[in-house]
Amino acid sequence: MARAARRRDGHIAQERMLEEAMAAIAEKGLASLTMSALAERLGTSGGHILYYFGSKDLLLLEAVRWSEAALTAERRTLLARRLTAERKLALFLELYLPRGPRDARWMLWIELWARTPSNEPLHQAQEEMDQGWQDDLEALLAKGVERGRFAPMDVTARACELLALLDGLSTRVVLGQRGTDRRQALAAARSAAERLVPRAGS
Amino acid sequence: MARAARRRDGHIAQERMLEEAMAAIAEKGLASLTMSALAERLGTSGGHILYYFGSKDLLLLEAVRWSEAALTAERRTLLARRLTAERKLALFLELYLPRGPRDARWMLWIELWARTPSNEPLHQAQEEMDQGWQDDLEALLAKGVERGRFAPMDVTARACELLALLDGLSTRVVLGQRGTDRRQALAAARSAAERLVPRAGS
Amino acid sequence: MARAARRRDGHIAQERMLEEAMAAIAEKGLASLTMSALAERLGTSGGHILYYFGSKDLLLLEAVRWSEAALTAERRTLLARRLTAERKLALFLELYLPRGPRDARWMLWIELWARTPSNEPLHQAQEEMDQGWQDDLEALLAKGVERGRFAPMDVTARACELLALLDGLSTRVVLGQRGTDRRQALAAARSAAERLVPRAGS
Amino acid sequence: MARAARRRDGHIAQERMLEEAMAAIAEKGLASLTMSALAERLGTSGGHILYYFGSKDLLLLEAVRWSEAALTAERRTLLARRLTAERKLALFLELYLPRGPRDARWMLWIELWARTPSNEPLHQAQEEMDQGWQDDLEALLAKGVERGRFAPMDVTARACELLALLDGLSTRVVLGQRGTDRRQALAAARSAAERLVPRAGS
DNA sequence: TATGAATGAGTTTTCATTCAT
DNA sequence: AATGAATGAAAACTCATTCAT
Repeated sequence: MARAARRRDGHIAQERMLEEAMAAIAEKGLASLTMSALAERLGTSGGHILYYFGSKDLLLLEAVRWSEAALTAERRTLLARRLTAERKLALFLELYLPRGPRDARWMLWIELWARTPSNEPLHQAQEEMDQGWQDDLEALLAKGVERGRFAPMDVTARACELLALLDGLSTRVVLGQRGTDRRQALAAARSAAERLVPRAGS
Repeated sequence: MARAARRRDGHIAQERMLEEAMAAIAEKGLASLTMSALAERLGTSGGHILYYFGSKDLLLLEAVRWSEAALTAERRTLLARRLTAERKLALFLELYLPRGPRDARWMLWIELWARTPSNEPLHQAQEEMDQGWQDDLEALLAKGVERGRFAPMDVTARACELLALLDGLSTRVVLGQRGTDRRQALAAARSAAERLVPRAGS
Repeated sequence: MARAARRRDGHIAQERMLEEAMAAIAEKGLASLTMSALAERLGTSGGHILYYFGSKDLLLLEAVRWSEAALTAERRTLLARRLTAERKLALFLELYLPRGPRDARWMLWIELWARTPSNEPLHQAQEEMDQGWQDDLEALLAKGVERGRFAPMDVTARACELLALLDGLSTRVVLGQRGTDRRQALAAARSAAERLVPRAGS
Repeated sequence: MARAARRRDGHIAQERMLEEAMAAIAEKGLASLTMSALAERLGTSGGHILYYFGSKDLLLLEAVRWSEAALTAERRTLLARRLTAERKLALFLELYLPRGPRDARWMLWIELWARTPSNEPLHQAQEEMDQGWQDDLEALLAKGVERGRFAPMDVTARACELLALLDGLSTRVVLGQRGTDRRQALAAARSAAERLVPRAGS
């Protein structure tokens, strides 16, 4: 029991670390996320974080996975809901786009893009997560076609285009470019989605 | 005269530095671009580079501007050519997308995205350059509409969508994601462009 | 009773720890002997080892003593045997020299030499053990003289010289220098011993 | 000129570093020779030492070579002198043995023995230096035989035995064992040398 | 202009040790 | 008796930047 409790504490601690790491990255960027700065935020020691994660790289990798895990669950829930394909697609867009400027998940992603070419495990993780979004979007579109909501299409190509568009819009929102905020990005995404994925019979 | 010559040499040297910096970033990433490594590539001393650029941040900023300048010129030339709007748009897409994986210009951009939030001058520069592409694409589209090649549209919105899409595709190509290469990205860009920017009368 | 049993277990455990510590040092050197690495080898926790030994230094000290204890016993046995002095001396040489390259006992000694100047307890222990060898060798030689096997000599000086020679040869064997192996070292030791400790009447 | 001067300064600095490193090792042992401690002794920064030597390991290696270089020169000089072989051998012993307890060169050697098994460049260096002493001692003995000063012998074997003996005695002197000081060690070395390397006709 | 020696703050990482359970 | 989470003080090493020449 005591053991389990401690273990659980450990897990809680681990999650708190990831959470705080994400917050710190969102606030100041990955470059200035030092182990000791993070330790201070957590009221613990740098050694302790390494004790859990082994290295900074591994901590990063865990943070990415953890940050994506919650969203993956939401995405799965969304796909399972009884909604029209159009509605699902709209919700998908909302789910994908950042909540606002400096959205922690997206800040992390952007930092990661820069590290991906020289960090194979990271690259791997990224591919997997990307594939998850791609697969689910394809499934969503395919079902829409099947149900006669969308006109027949090359779902793989359309999904790829849509996701690329969403990535581009997300970057803008997160980096606060040209005042593109979430609302505008969402509008752009919807408008583009309607053109890229036309409804059946339109 | 000797002084002027040296000045000119200086300029040449400065450009060589930027060129070499870009190449180094493309090869190994910004993280491993150290002043002394760059100095060695150039056969000079770290102190000398700083002598010209003042700081690493400023060197970076110059590299970005320099990398973009050539392309801006090409873009202007393209816009001035006597071509149909459709053709121009197609060439615009080709110009925007990376030449291939690890394209130096794009590697730099991606590294920069991560630094933009904490580096105001960089942010500024980025906005300006983005605006350049946006303005020119809007002009291209507007002319196409005016000439009756494209159906009437909200050019600002369409340009924004197209550029976001291109950014997303570029990221994929540069980072070698899911085996998206330039050819595939170009195809995707064209296909999406046709949907986002329909021809007149279609 | 249960307590006593556990005590005994404790002792057994303690010995296993020392044994494993020696093995680890022989394999990878003292520098890479970390408490947790040792703990893992033993299937226990780092805290537990410290619980027994108090500190790493003390563990080391115990390891040295333990490693020497067995040999001391063998040495005593050897001295007590009914053999000619020449034979005893030959066996003494065999006992002293390392079994082969990376001989655990000798690896430990060599590592310790480097720590001896800054670690008084260690220094003390070393002196005692050295004295043990010196005393017994002196006794062996004295008896040989007494029995008329060896020519009269300054036993202290000869013992000192012999032990110094053996130390030097041992170092070579353990560190694998110039391909000096146990067999060669033994031959050298014997040849030198015959010169340093001439037989009576020769 | 300025350049040469600076270079020369650099060299001086480098040598001062090695000298100070040796002194520090002699005083407190290699274990407590930290880069920053050494930097403080030198009134410079840790970064600067690394700037010269690249890494702590390399600094160590340089220190060893530097420490041995002076002695090698002395040894060569000795061999070239017009002296009887007996006299040369006596001087050889004096040269080899440590000047006193905590003799810097020997402290370094002893520390190195412990690091040699896991540090190939160090091992290499050690073998070379050992070979130097062995070769020269063999030459010395061979010449003594040739000149009829020493009785015929297996010079390689005798040299090896003598050097092993000297190593063992040196360890004792440096570590201050059983109060063996340089004088006593020298006496022991001489006495053993006479037995191991008998004069011709004796 | 150009150099490169010198700096030193800052980084990750390691590890013996403590202590609540 | 035993655990292992937590600590935190080092450690080696990096690198942009400065500055005398």
